[in-house]
Amino acid sequence: MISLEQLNSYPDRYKKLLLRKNFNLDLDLISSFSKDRKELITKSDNYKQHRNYVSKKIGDEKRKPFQEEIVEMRNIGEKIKILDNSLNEIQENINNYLLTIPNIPSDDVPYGNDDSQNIEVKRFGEAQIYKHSKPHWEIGSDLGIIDLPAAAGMSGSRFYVLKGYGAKLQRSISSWMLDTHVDRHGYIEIDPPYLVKRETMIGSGNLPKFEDNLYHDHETDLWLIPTAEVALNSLHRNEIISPFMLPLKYVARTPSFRKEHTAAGRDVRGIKRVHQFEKVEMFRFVEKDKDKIALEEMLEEATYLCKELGLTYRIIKLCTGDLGFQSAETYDIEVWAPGSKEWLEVSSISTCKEFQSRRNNTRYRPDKGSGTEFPFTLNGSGLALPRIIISILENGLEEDGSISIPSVLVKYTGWDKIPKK
RNA sequence: GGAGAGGUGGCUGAGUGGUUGAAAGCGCUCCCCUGCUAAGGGAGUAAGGACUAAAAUCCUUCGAGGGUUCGAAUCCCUCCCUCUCCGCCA
Repeated sequence: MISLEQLNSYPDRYKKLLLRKNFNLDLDLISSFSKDRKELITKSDNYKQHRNYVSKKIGDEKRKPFQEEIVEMRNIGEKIKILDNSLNEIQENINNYLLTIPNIPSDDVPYGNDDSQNIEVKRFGEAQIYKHSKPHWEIGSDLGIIDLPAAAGMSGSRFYVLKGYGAKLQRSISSWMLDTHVDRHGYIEIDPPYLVKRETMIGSGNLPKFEDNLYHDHETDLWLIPTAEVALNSLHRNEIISPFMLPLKYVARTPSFRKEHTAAGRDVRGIKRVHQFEKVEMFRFVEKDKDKIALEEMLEEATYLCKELGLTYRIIKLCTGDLGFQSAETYDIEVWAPGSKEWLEVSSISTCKEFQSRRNNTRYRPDKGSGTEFPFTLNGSGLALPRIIISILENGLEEDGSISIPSVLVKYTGWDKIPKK
């Protein structure tokens, strides 16, 4: 969320910056809201001051109120109630509008309208296709490790069942990733709830704008997380983090639940785009303006995993028009899948600056005795499991039909090959 | 799901209608004193908001939301959460 104060101080600047993200800021709306809000506050506060004064006087003088005081105070009470009701309404309107405004892009994000203007900043390895390459849905079915028909039977399309070597592979990969983030990168492992409250979804920026993509239980108003980012972001909701505690680095492995309505008909085969998938997510709270280095570090941490797995990958810097709602700057990491013959996004690493902490009312105290600031938050997948599985299967496919498993995983799987059936 | 207890400032913990935004203790900050051993004294120490150049000042907030009252942390209602016991259950 962008602060109303900032918006009022630099309206034209925000208008311009938000246009880059294809958002047309309604400045008239904001200024009229702000004006009404201030007027109501001033009026209401004046009445309250008077009421407090009279009440206190009665108390100080240890007497019963005079009849005319009672009449006057009742009258004022009514006025205050009316003013406060209007104020609440305005406040809610302002807030509702502010919640729909996307984060503004960082200065060094390339300008562009859509994903065609994203920039590939780095490529590692070569995108090759072999004669024996096959898409993962064929491999998975041949080896009996991915059972799509069974998943469709019990849950419908866009679900997957992993069996035997497949299930163990997924479990091994997430364990390895978690261990790496904890041991090599210094993250604290978190195992959060997968169902969260509405406020939590608002805090991360998933609500109110992206309700369409979320699973929701109406009875309890609980929402299934579309990523662990949502939960990790709320770890310090309504809290003032003590001095010298930052940076805080969290990592969690959770399922991610997404309706994928907007992708209807796309990527329906296999396990590339599904309603429920495993993901390891990194999340950091850092001091104000200290997100730059953190972002680069997280990019390194995620690509390290790709490298260790022996995968070909490329790093994409998103242009302004393709940035996510809450993001100020984003790198995507895509791995090559020779059987599907495409690049698969396995990670998206973003700084949200103070956008989320403001929504969540998460603050920190930079120093003992100093005022509060909003920390900057960053999130990044590290990494999304199904697409990593796809890439491992399609890259590891041998001519004889077996799969070679990256050596870093053997400690977890207990085997270095998925044998041909 | 049933019965009971409770939710107060960074923490502990007072406070059942009127100088209580909140005693006291701890912690923390600054100052003073003292050179001898985790000593003493003093001052300060909530977050938001309105106004302001800044300050002063004012408003709000004692789990959340309503209500009663001239006036509520204190009374009433609803909800949420925590703890104990019972029931049920992985």
